[in-house]
Amino acid sequence: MASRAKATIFDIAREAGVSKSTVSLVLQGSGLIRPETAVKVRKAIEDVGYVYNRGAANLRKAHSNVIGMVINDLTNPFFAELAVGMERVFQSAGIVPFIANTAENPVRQEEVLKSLMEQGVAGLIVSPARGTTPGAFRRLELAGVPVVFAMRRLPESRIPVIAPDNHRGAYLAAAHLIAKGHRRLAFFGGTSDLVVYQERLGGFREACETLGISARDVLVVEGETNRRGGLACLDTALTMAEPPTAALCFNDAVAFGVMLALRKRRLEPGPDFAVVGFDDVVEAEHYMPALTSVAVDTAGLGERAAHVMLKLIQSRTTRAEDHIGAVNLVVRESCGPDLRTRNRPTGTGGAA
Amino acid sequence: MASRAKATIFDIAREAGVSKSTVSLVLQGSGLIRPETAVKVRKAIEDVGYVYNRGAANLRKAHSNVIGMVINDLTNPFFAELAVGMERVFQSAGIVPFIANTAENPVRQEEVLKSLMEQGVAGLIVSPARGTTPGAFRRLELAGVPVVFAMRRLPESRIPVIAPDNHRGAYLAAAHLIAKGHRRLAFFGGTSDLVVYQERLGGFREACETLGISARDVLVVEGETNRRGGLACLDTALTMAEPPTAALCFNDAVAFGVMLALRKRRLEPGPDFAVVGFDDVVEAEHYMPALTSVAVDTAGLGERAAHVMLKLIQSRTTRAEDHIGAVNLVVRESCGPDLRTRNRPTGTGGAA
DNA sequence: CCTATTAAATGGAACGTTCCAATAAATCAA
DNA sequence: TTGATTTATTGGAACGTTCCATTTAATAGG
Repeated sequence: MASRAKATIFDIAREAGVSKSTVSLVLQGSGLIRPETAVKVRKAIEDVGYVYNRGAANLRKAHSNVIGMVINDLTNPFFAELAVGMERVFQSAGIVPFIANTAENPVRQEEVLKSLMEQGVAGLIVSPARGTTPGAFRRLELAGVPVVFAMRRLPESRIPVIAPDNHRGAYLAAAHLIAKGHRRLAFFGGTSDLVVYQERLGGFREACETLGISARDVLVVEGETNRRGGLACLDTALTMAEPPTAALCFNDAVAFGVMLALRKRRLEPGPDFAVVGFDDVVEAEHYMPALTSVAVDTAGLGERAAHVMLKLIQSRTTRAEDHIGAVNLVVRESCGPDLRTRNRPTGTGGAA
Repeated sequence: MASRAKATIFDIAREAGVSKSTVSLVLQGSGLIRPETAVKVRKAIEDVGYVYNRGAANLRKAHSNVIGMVINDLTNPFFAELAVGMERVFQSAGIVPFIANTAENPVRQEEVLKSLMEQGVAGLIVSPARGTTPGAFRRLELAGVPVVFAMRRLPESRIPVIAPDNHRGAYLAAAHLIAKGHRRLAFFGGTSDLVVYQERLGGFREACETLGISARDVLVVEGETNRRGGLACLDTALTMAEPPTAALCFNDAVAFGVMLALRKRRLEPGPDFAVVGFDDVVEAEHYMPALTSVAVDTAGLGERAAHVMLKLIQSRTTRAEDHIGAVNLVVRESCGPDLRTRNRPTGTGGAA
């Protein structure tokens, strides 16, 4: 029912016996209108079944209250956690963030970005897809739309970044592995076109050098940043003449894939091959065996990113500082016991 | 650089030496303009760094190309899979769907819906939050916005629904458990205010009755529809005098929680207590033990929902048919061997 | 009671697009 | 050449808001 054509402030005005301007003022909660008038108008708004047309409003106001979140892999629970953190702070600011998925596809990302710009977003929080070209965010900058990178960054961009301390996280993880007695280490998953990859691999390498692992005992296998990538990495690693005995994975998804591949070969993750992940998604704790991983406080980073965005919007400035979040290694079971104290055989083996 | 104020079609017109109307026509890909003119205009568009203002356009056109997807729990990987299916079909229709999370909170859902309406969405695909009041979608209907429910529905609403055959899925699962020799069964998780819950529980109950399980041997424990809920359900179940030996869980997340709780008590999911899930998320296959679950072709349902939405938008009709997706039980390891023949290991084929 | 001040309400122009009706230019039929 | 037809292009009004400059009403000061 309710009139075919949608109601406008004029309809409200007529219904309430005031002018359209008065209605507009009420809509904006202006203190200039007499309380009784406001009540009358608000009643009319209900009666005619009015829905505010933000598009029309933005035409004059020039800045919307829509914030977009562009994510490279919705399937990775990590990003859901990030989103949850962001939503928490946006909600209390009365903003509903819209999420769009690029599925790690730069072309799709281009479309998504374009669509969001046309929609007139006030700001964008982005985890760029792999292979994003440097110019992809030029338009955004030109249009003066505030952008914040979360988790990932682009090589030589001036856009502020919210990310964990990747270098340190990887260092800690590698040091842990080495302390456990491992001497041939691998780094699994990710591709060198990601800055994050460089950082994590860098930390890994530094730990190896500092702690006396020679370069030819470290193996680096690139791959997809998901479970499938992990499977592939382990397979190629085990074809080596002297395969590694432990691996730091680019992220938890890769780690899960590695553990899966081990199981397929009837190897026990931990005792037979140590694996540590990165991100510490909630699943990590619940896997069998529980995954040792670098915790990055995902939701916290989401909140931080949202705050930076809010500030960027309010102060109308383009520049904000990067924020590097603290990390810590959560040791669980996926690295098994120390290699040196390894007298006791483990279930699968057969002996005894 | 590029002029502080954003470029409009007038700027393009001036640059290209044509009228604004011509520019508009080019923008819409009209065949009425001379090719050379089109080229000239397109160049100007590039030169001035133009970004289309969809809000302004919608003011006249009255129908946008934005489709919203409102989801009750972004954290559940199930919904990510659903979203992926939808995106596949929307992408080929040149539409970018926006996802918003309600976190199972009706109040938040209200805000999200309001925001999307104000944005002028062309349609909404919704998995309603638990405890949604019947009137929550009234406004949408009044405004004539096409809505499709995915996975969940509301009690007495006329809105089309895309969902799996919950009754049958639950029946199959319960029958499987009974065939394995279980005599005291439980249904874990979910709450009776969800229609889906009624359907699944209904199928479960029907199987029990039909296959000779007496009503006092079936235990129903309500709970959250996530991992935490599963933990809680198992705990209360095991305090019973004669606890069940198997459970059908409302969904996979609950099932994972149950398996976790079993592990905590040093019980082995499968041999010690059989558990089957619902939805068959990708993780189900990779858990230890791999989870037996009711597969619902999630991505397929997402595609279907998207198609229905597209049709609804194009035909401007309000009414569309429901779609009930086929289900099938994927048997893995989480139900252990048959209770009766419990000595023999489970080699698949056996006789050559 | 008149004027100055404050409080409330209002009309009109603008925002950036689309679409219709109208014009201008090119082509054709006779 | 003229008029009819087709092909390209164009100006103006409209869409639903906001905001500024005014007007009108109410209140206070003398």
